[in-house]
Amino acid sequence: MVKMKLENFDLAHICESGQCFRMTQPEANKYEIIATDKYLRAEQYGDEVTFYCNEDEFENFWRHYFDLDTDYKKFKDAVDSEDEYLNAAVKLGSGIRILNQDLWEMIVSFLISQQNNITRIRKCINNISEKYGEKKTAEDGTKYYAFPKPEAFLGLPEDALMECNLGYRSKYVVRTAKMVVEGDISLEAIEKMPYKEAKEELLKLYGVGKKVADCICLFALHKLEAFPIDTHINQALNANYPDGFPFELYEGFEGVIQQYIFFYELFGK
DNA sequence: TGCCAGGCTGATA
DNA sequence: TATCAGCCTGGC
Repeated sequence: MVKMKLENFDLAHICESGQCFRMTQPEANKYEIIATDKYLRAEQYGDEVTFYCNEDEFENFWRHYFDLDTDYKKFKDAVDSEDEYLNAAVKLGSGIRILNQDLWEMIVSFLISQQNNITRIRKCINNISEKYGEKKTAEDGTKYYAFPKPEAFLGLPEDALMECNLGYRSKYVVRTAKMVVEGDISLEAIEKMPYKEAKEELLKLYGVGKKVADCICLFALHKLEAFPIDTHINQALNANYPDGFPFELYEGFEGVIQQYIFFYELFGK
């Protein structure tokens, strides 16, 4: 068990921010997170956070996963004091972090996310994990399913994942898995690329467009300069920044600002 | 019942 | 290069 005080860290906000579809809040202040093949329980009361894992696992995996070594105060302080909308967004979404998630898991998750809602995205991901992921048992005895590896989808008919309620997105996942396994695209290489190069490479994947590529860059590759523009963000920018959003003020961490805006659009009204 | 949800592909001009 | 229909499906 690892217990610590954390500033600018809020598991509830991270859970609701929609960047991680396998994080749930079964009851107040308690959370469960599955990332690739790992399982974690956590609790948060104010700034007191408890991670139910050993010190080694925390230091070697979860510290990085939750992006605990990044100073988010610096990002919040940089917000233009005269920008009322953005200040309100940052205030509401305080404690959001950009997680360091697995590249393959994010590719599939955001392929599934298109024209979809968060509740259904979670269900789809649970369905494919239960059907194609490895069954695991956590130290506390909890049974869970690891996120399926690309090899698990190899050889499937393109509509096979319709059974898991993916709908027309089934072929995107099956074909992308094939590209990855057969080496048409290298995830290891993408992990080493700068933002623009990585995005360009991701756009080669079937079903990955600009928005999905930016989400993958932000939530898996931690390219904080990626600024995914979806319908919510588009509406927010049009409504609040008719003369254009001042990207130049937030160079290098546009994606963090995007998350505050996204969260505010979903929960601030 | 009909519409829409964190877009993308492929056809068409 | 830009525009646009069509796409699975659950929830409201």
